[in-house]
Amino acid sequence: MKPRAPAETFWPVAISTAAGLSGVSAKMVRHYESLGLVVGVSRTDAGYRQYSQADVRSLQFIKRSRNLGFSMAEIAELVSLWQNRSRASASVKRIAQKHMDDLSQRIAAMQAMQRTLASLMQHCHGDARPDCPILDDLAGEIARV
Amino acid sequence: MKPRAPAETFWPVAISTAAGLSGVSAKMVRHYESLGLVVGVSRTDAGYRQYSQADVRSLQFIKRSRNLGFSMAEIAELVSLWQNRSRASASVKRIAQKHMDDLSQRIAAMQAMQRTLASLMQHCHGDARPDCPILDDLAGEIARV
DNA sequence: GCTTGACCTTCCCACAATGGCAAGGTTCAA
DNA sequence: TTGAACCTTGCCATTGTGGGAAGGTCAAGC
Repeated sequence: MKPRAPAETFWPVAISTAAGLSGVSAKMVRHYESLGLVVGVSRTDAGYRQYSQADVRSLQFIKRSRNLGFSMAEIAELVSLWQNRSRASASVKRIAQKHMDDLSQRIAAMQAMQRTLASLMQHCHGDARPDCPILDDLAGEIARV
Repeated sequence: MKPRAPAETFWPVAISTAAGLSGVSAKMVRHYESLGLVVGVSRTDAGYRQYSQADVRSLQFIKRSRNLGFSMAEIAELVSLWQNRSRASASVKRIAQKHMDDLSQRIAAMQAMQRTLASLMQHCHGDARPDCPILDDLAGEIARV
């Protein structure tokens, strides 16, 4: 987030400015457009993309959603709901809840890995000697201590 | 893990049997070989891979390592240490510790997402009405409650 | 012996999200 | 006019896994 917005910004802006204002790389800005997450971006006669304030807000929306870990598919849904004034907030909440559950599951899986790793590491001397309970366990040698 | 080992297994075995015994798909067995994680697998005259018990144990080692979340690069190191009788257990422990730290970091990031999501969801009615604090927040409207 | 089905081989493509690079066009200021 | 800085599209790489095609092999049944 280096390129802070100047005191006054003249609209529309080029892709690098839109990228700077949204915290999304120019590369990703184009990618999101190719995914249909940002539509209707206008072009100059030379084919340069021109971003309106609304476009930049869309990019910021995507950026914040990414920061919360939503997948591109989920963000596509969220953007769609965002732009649909007759949405039901339940639809949004359902997506958020599913993502929460997903995070819980992934966190639990990683914590289980950590527990196993911790108990293995506990018994490993971690010195110059070759014998290592971690390797023994990975090798399936059920040499329980 | 459907294909349990029959009471007696005749060695060497074909790839699908090695896959079944290790819990790795045949596809991945070939992939691991291409990565150099499993070396020296013999072939029949017709070019079919033949897996010895030691080969299958290597695959099981990789599988268990994957289950603990190690990356392929880390597994390559672990396999190398496993097969090096003059290794120092400290080398193994260092890799495990690095992975633990990595997991901690990823878990913390996901938990932070969960916290934010939870606070947003708390204020969302989740009914048929369109107003939704989740979308408001993603849109950058700092409508704090 | 021949067919059939199950297996094996290699090779290419796809995913998600991101970065990098290359070849070429545009803009603007010196 | 030239050069820097920007823009364009397009391709490749990543990580780990799966899918599928095109073709070879093998064993069992007839």
